[in-house]
Amino acid sequence: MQVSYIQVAIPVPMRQLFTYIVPLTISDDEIQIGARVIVPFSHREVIGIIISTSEVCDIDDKKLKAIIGLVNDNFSFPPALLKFLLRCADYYHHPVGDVLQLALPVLLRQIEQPTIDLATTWHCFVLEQDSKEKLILEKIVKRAPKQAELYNVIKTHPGLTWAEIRTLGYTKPQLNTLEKKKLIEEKQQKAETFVYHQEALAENEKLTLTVEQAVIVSAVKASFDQFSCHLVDGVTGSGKTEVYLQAMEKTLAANKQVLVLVPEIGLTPQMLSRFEQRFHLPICLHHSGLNDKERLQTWLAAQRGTAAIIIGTRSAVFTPLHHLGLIIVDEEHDGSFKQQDSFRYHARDIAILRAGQLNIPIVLGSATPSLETLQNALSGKYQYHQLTKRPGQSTQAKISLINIAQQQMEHGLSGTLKKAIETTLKRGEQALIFLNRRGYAPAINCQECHWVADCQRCNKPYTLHQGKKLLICHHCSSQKRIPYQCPSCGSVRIKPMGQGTEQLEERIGELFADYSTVRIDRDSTRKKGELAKLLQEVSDKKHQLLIGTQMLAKGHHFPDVTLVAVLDVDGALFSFDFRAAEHMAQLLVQVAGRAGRESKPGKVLVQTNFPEHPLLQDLVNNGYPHFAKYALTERKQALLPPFSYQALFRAEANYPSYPEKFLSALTEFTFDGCQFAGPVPAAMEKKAGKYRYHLIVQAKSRKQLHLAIYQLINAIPQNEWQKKVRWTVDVDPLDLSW
DNA sequence: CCGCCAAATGGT
DNA sequence: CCATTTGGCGGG
Repeated sequence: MQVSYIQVAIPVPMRQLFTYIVPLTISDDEIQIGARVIVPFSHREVIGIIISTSEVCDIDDKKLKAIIGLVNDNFSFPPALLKFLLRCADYYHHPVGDVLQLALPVLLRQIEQPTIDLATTWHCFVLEQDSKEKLILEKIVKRAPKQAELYNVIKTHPGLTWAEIRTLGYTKPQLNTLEKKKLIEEKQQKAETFVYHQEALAENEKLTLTVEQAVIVSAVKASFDQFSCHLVDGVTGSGKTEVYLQAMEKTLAANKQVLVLVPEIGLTPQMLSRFEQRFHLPICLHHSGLNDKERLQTWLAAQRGTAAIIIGTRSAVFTPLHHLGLIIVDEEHDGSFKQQDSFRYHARDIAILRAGQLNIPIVLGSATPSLETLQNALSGKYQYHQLTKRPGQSTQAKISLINIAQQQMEHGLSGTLKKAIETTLKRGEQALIFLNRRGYAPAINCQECHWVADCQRCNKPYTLHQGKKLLICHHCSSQKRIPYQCPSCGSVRIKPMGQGTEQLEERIGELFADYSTVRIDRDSTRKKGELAKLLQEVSDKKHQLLIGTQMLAKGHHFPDVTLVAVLDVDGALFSFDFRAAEHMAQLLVQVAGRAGRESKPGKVLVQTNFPEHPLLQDLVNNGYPHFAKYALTERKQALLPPFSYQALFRAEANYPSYPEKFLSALTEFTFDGCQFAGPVPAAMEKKAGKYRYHLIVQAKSRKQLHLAIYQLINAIPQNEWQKKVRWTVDVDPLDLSW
């Protein structure tokens, strides 16, 4: 029988599919589930995805339109990926069309189809004799060491694309020069499935595993054709990457692909270079640093099976993979895995879901596992592997507290800390000072009448940026000139209140005038390449004092920094966000891992008014694993996640009463095993001119939570305030404060 | 999300 | 009074 109707997901934020008529000119077998189709949709043509087909339809035929055409390029969603994406849309209660749209490369979302040319890759010329190659190489090695280095990279790993070479830190001129010297050539990538071969594994690069490491590797290999989730819990330097690399061997040898997720783009180069040294197989990248064409090429290489390994950030979890055999999520605790707008998925969580659907193993790695993951590991849901020993001699920097309650403070520094910095500098070592507040001062006020310059759109103080001579709202980015006079009483005594990194840099510069200070935050590294430049200067020891925000906590290692100072952690101890302490602990441990080296162990000094706080004490005396278990008992008592499940309904409007009433109406319902908290104004009640309210639904089980969300969303069309507000649901919300 | 239409605003 | 902005609504 002829298929006459198809249900299509349209790229709009709507929770429904649309039915179209298939014209008789198109036969049954041309209609593929997951394929792209061009359809008319309210005054325009869009690309939709075929979700299902049917022979009957209860919608009035006059309302229906016919499809315009199918996109016949074989780049549709493979069935397994489509199934995964539909599950994700369902889990997060997010509109399907929006989810599918997000998983499709930009170039495939457009009506005008891109010319699909394969990526070009770089290879070495095969020279007749080794001697000739040596001769040329010797010449360039002295004058252009970078070129020689690049040549060797291409030689050991033929088939790199420009995107990968760029990520590894080489430039276009370096590549072009090698080509001009006829040492390398550009070739068209082959659209063939990769095949494992004898030279694929660089045996000589392999490190000897400790017993602990070997146990993990064999556990992952043992479950290589069935679902299993492994947590690798090990401090910095305990050799997690080596575990990943060896656990991958069996998968790759079976010609199956490996997907590696990292929290942010900055961590891809080091991952890529490690993987590229070990495996002489095609590796593709997927992150926000690629352009549309490069992303499409990665997508295709993954889908066709050309790529053996995909390394990418959050959204890489959606790449189609021809024959996926293993997923690795590095730094699984990192909040960057959770998308914080529109489709609020958590890449780690859905990676586990994907592994489950495909019946393959997944490995989560972290030195500071999230409490959710840790609980699953402790309860035996995941296989829990701890790496307690470090292969080398290195020791972790020790964290100590400085009680600042009774101390005289000088520009935010206690006397104890000041002395510690002096000693460090005198030894010729570097010190790193963390202050998580950009700008010169977090507010300005009038000394006479105490008026504070507030952003009218957010009702929060403006941050003073002295360098730019501007007041900037850190919540909505609005800017304002610095007033000369108080608009309230006319006084000219307007002064900054509190301290940000910009001011700290100034003060530290005065306090330690004999040493060079550098500030690294979003403001000082706005320009492209500026971060890399400043980091290079630090490693060249041009600066002895580093001042920075959270930005410095991830990825970068500073071997000559032996002192890390954290100026203010107290906010996290009494935060309204129940995860604040967990995040603080993860940050401190992460920071401790950044400093020092084998011969020069580092230390971390933390300033606090509450040195007796049990969580801080536990972290400092007993380390993260103990802290985490203690924090888990607290969560259990309070019935907070992971011992309950949450969803957050957010609503915003131009007036506070609308979102409040809208959410209140939702609380009229009751659901088994669920309770509501709220509605309450968001921690930032007014942001960018909108009033925002929150309603938390908390349930004893996942199943009950999803049933409640489902029914609440179904009831929204009848909600009388529905049209007045913009609302969203966030399943498993991470940040309840905004 | 996008574009339509109708109602509201507002300046002359 | 008409031109322009604003807000609600439908889309197969």
